[in-house]
Amino acid sequence: MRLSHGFVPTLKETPAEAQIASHRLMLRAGLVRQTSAGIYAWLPLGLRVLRNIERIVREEQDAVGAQELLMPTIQPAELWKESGRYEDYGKEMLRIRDRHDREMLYGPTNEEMITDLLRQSLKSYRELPQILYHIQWKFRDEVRPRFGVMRGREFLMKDAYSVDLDYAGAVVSYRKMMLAYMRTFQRLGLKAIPMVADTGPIGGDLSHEFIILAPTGESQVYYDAAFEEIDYSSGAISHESAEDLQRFFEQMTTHYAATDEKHDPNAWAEVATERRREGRGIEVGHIFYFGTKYSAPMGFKVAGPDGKPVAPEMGSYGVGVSRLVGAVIEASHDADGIIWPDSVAPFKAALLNLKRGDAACDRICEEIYGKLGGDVLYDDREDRAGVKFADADLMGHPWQVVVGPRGAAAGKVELKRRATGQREEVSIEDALARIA
RNA sequence: CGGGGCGUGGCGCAGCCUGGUUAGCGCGCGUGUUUUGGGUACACGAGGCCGCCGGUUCGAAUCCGGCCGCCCCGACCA
Repeated sequence: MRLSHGFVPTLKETPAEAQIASHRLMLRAGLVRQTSAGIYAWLPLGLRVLRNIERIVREEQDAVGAQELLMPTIQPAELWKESGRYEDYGKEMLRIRDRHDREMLYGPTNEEMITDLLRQSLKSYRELPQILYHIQWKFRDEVRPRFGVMRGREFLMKDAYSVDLDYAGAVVSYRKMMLAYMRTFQRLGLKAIPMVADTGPIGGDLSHEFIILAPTGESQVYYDAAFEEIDYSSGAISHESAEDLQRFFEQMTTHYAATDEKHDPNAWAEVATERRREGRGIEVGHIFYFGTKYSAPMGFKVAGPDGKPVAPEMGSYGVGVSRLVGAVIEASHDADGIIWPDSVAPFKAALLNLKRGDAACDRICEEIYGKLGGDVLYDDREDRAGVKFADADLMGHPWQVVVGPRGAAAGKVELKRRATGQREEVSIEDALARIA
């Protein structure tokens, strides 16, 4: 993208409404614009980041055998009346009537809908297990949206639903999702820790919140440093091996980890002092097993091995995709702007032409731009060098290729790594090789 | 949902208390000169029915009433 004709409205000053770093930076770097309280338009740069995160989430879901589908945002109220949640959900649910005065709603989640879809077609235990997911916009009419995209009313969420014949199967599905989540967050450059969450009336121990560490997180968290040594990368654990999954799950759940509301000082005291870690955390995912909470009331049954109908055991698994954009920034920024991890950056590099009109600068920039094309944001604006440096730092591309008349004459460019601030003078070929 | 605050060019703000004729400042934007590796300097210029509706008054950004929007603290949430 050529910045001179790109729609990337950066701001020098911070809009008054933005309180936290990620919100400020998303507005300043031209990623999003608010259109109503808690509702945002994703501008080109922000959308690229959102798509990158979505892609990683999708790849890791697929990797453990989940299947993608896409359910609508608008749902009929009847389904929610069947589960009893139409009344329970309260004002957070955005209720709508169509022209025929039919009661509809903008989905805040999809348990009812997926259950309806599944009950229509799944008739035998032999078709189980199933894990289905979709990445779709949700709406929850929060009383008080805040923190920009981190706590909006409209948000993009990946929600998956597992269906198993029995509890043992549900446990396996649950562990697969936990594995997919850890890999997802790792690829996003985040340190995520699963922390035990409330199971409410369901009971048991199959509910975890995934908390990522960021100085501006909303809750205080405590965990054992042993988490940092667990290897759950692809290859280390097979999602098809129940034994691997069990070993992984035990590793993830035996060490101490809790948010402040579930913090147990006695258990904490048993963690070796040098392994105790504390910090602030942001919830970016939640997985839980809910048994037959929806299958039973909604009449979702399959024939069991003995031919008798059984309500399947289910679970649901959410990742706040749009929230993650903010969360990544919270976890990775400095006074000058965003520092994108390579995996989610809108562009791999910014190409700064410090002197437009200088034959050598123009030629080198065009050559690099021609080779990197869509992966680079070419700052070809007629601005001063300082403006370009500041905007590049603000937008946070992992690399900056600085082409100035000084080096250009000798065929050299300067390569700067945003995360470390390190710069070095290299040849065009080296710069291209390093970035690609 | 309780408590507080704010709506004035694209952004950040002043003016309002103590109504008065061309509504101001910084940034940004346009043109020209200048500068040329970390938001350059100067000049000229464009851009606002002062959130909306109603009221008081000779006169309302300013006073009064209602409405809408947005933000902050708390309770609640992926």
